[in-house]
Amino acid sequence: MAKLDESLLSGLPPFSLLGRAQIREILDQARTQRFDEGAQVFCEGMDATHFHLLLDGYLRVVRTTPGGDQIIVLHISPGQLFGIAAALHRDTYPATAVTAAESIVLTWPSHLWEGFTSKYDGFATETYKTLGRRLGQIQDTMTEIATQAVEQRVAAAILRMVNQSGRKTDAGIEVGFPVTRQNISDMTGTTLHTVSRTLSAWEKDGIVRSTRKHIVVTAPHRLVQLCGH
DNA sequence: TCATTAAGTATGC
DNA sequence: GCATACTTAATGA
Repeated sequence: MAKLDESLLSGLPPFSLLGRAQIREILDQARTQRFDEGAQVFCEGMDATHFHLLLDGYLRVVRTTPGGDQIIVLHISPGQLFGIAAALHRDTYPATAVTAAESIVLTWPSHLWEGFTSKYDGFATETYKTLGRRLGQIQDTMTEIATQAVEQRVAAAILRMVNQSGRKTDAGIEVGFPVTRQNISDMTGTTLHTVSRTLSAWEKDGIVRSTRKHIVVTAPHRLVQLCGH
């Protein structure tokens, strides 16, 4: 594989304070991997041998309940570190990471983590910020599931995806990776049938337009109204 | 209000 | 043409 350019990392928060030489150093210790849509980068319970950064694509972080159904905990966007709770404390991964779209991932052995946090300025603090944001987001979702009606939860989930990955189209703003009704039900604690009915109703109301695995939000303000924030 | 069952259509490799 | 994605109606907790 060809050498990666320093510019790939230079803009990203964990590395923003670093010079070219340091970024070169970090890149030279990384392995690059491409994953097809739907592939697992690591699996819940596996030995946490590596930590990762998503260069391109999108990931779902998934936990499987004892009952066997899966819930989508959060999504990872390009430029974000993941599989890092492992590098901090745990010896196994607490969740499974599945690619939502074809993805490029940088990977480092976990034993480098200590050195990264002590050696590279800003790396540790930015990582804590990321973890804090994710924890906050998970808590928001938990609160929604406990207190909000299904329609509001689905609205919030779609808004979250759009905020994280939205791309403009002529019709509106589109979720930047493939999503199924089933995926949305796994984020909101409902069934794919209810999600399907909800989206159909919104489509009639002109709030969204959707085709298989693609959702375009045509009236974002109305979705915001629906979830009541 | 929503899950479940069931029975269908649409879509894309 | 088959698996997967999606839709809709009916029923009942």
